[in-house]
Amino acid sequence: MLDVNLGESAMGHSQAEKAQSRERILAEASRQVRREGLESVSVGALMKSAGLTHGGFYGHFENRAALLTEALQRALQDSAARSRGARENFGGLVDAYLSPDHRDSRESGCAMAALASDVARADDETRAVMSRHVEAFIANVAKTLGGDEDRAALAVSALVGALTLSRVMIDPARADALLEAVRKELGAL
Amino acid sequence: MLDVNLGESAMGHSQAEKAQSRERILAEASRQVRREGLESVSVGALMKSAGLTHGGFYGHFENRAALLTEALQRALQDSAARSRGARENFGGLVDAYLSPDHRDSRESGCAMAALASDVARADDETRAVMSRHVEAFIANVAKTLGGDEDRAALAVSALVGALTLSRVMIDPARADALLEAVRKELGAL
DNA sequence: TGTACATCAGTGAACGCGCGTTCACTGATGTAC
DNA sequence: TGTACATCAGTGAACGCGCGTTCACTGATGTAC
Repeated sequence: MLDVNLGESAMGHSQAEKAQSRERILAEASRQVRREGLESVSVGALMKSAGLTHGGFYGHFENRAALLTEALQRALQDSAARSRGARENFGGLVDAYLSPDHRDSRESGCAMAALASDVARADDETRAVMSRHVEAFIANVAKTLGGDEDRAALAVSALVGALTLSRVMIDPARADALLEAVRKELGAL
Repeated sequence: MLDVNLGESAMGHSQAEKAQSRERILAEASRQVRREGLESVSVGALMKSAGLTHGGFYGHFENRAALLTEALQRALQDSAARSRGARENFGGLVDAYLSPDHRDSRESGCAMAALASDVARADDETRAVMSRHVEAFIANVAKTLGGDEDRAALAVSALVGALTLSRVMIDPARADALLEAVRKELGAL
């Protein structure tokens, strides 16, 4: 729930404010899909948390499905930006990706780990969006591994798998141990 | 949609038939959660595909949430049984798990890969159910790797991650290539 | 610069729909005698 | 073994609810003169 203060007037009417509204809706949706899944987003609740009412939604997006595609795209871009700093350094990427901190911040973390199972059963357009990011992630990791694409495929699979499984595990010590084990093994590659 | 032929009488009334009905509901739910996700199951559609009407559901399960917990449990058991044959042989497990055939049969395949993202954001009871299976899977793989638990954690993470990402990828050739790369890398461990 | 007006961002009531759940009922099962 | 009856598996109408979407409306914005 954002508490947006627009001052005297309760409603924004300018074109600049419309762009800001769209941005708020999309940013909130990008976080929500990672926190609770693609299907968890309801138009009414989303607009409310963007400080608007449900009816205005259709001035920004054609329908709910179109919003979800854009939100997934945004979520993937956000999380790709987060790991961009670690591009040169495989060990650093592994340590950051498999940190307890990343595991515990789903809504701002890697959208591939948060949504891979969901997208695996989604429509072709949605799968295509994430496909591009999977390939880009593998290609980037390959660069830090002397161009070894196969090794990069293993590393990315293990990163995504370990983060997701660590989020499943209910015993915090075992969840941490899984991350640490995979960090150690990947670091030794 | 099952087309169950009960012969002359359209409805089963015996205790044995009730047990069979419950079994059909659960088996169908176990497949459906893997095919379309935990949240995809609706009581009405599930009962219809079990050859019954929606009202009878509550004679078998307390409510929808209880059914989902049992369905997840069943799905995990089913898929664990499938990989039981490969327990002694790490290479064989890797080849079977990362086969295009396994990727293309979500509804009868590994429930961890099909539902990890979903369960990561589910309630504690649901996470606890899958947690046990994650730990058991790692322990079983460790046995085939001379007791190396860390290496087993890497292998299981990579298996689950690679299968899920392969299901995301929309280009069949690249999806196959991902599986093959990870098969090769894990086989060399 | 000031005024008159068209535009359009956002509101909120209303819609049809599918959902989970309840319940009075039907009729076969299975048991007591 | 046969009969009378309690049990209970399954049916289907009904419920309240939240959903996505539509639309007539409000009032600030921004532009033509």
